Amino acid sequence: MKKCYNTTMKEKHDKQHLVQALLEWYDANARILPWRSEPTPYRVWVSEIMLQQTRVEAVKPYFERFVNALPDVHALANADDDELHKLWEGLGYYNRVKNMKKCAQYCVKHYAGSLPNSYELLKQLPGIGDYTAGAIASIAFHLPYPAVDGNVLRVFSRLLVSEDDILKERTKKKFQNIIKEYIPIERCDAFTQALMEIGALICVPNAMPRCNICPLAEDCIGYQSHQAQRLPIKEKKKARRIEKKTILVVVHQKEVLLQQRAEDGLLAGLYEFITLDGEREEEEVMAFLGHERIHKIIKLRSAKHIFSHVEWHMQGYLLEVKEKLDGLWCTQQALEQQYAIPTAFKAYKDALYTWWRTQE
DNA sequence: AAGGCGGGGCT
DNA sequence: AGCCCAGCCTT
Repeated sequence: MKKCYNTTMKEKHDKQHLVQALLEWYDANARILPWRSEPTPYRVWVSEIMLQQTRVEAVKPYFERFVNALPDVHALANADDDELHKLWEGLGYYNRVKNMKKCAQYCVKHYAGSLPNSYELLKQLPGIGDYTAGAIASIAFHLPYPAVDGNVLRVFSRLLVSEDDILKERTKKKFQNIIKEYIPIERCDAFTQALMEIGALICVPNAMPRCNICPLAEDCIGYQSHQAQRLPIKEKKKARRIEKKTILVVVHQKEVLLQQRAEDGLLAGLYEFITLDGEREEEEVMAFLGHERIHKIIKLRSAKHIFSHVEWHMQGYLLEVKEKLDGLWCTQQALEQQYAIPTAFKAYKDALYTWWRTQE
């Protein structure tokens, strides 16, 4: 049976009124966020990269630490890769920070260490797509470009009752063109942020939209026709695959054996404990390292880590070896200050610390 | 057009 | 257990 969403055609939607209501609400309700206090191009850029697919609350502590350690484009361009990974450790999508360094080096070479004051030029930089170029252009440079992220797609799907799949590229282009017509030239920075703020605080995902306190309800066709809640339209994502891994925490006195991951692919360039594909038995693990080298082996608890597209089911072993085999041996201090370990290994990092404590 | 790429918080 | 987040890049 097909549900009918026909409306009485008397819903109201007035661009000027909507924008005015949005900006008034934003002026009174905008959260105080670190990158809003001093919206220089560099700080806006750093914040926007960090905020890609990442919640505001997760970004806050990383942002402060990052801009303190690397206060400008030149500092970032000259930063060491291990230092960058350490500053990004736990934030995810590590390719973002690698692209930022490339970007910084390019800006030093071609733009005298500044970000370009142009949407088109911004978009040519690595890691800056339609959304981020629009966000930097509007927020940092006060240029009238739309910044269409997940929040904005959701808000406008509901405002206009759009049945388009918001995951489609075509839908994003369509909304970019629509939203251009709403941008108040003199306040394009506030407009960009206000739309996302409404999306984050009022027109929320994963829950009932708070239409009762929404300043846009008067101009929201979705609200007026009681369809806000069922929108936006999104195709379902495919299921994740499962990969089994065996994690070897190899220790000798107060040091642990690490290895660096490949420069491409998942968690590229970060450090990890010795990781084997598949689920390995204790006997197999001992043979891998050489029985004669092993002083002690302890089976650790199994652990699971969920990435976007894959799920790791891990079994860990702690192995105390009689002497150091070849490889990157690392003290607790180096582990904390130098080498970035992805969160996936947290359970085994915890086990390592427990082991070290028992050795004191 | 589709899939790779983190991690966490919410329902 | 799934959904989604101030998305972008490669294939």
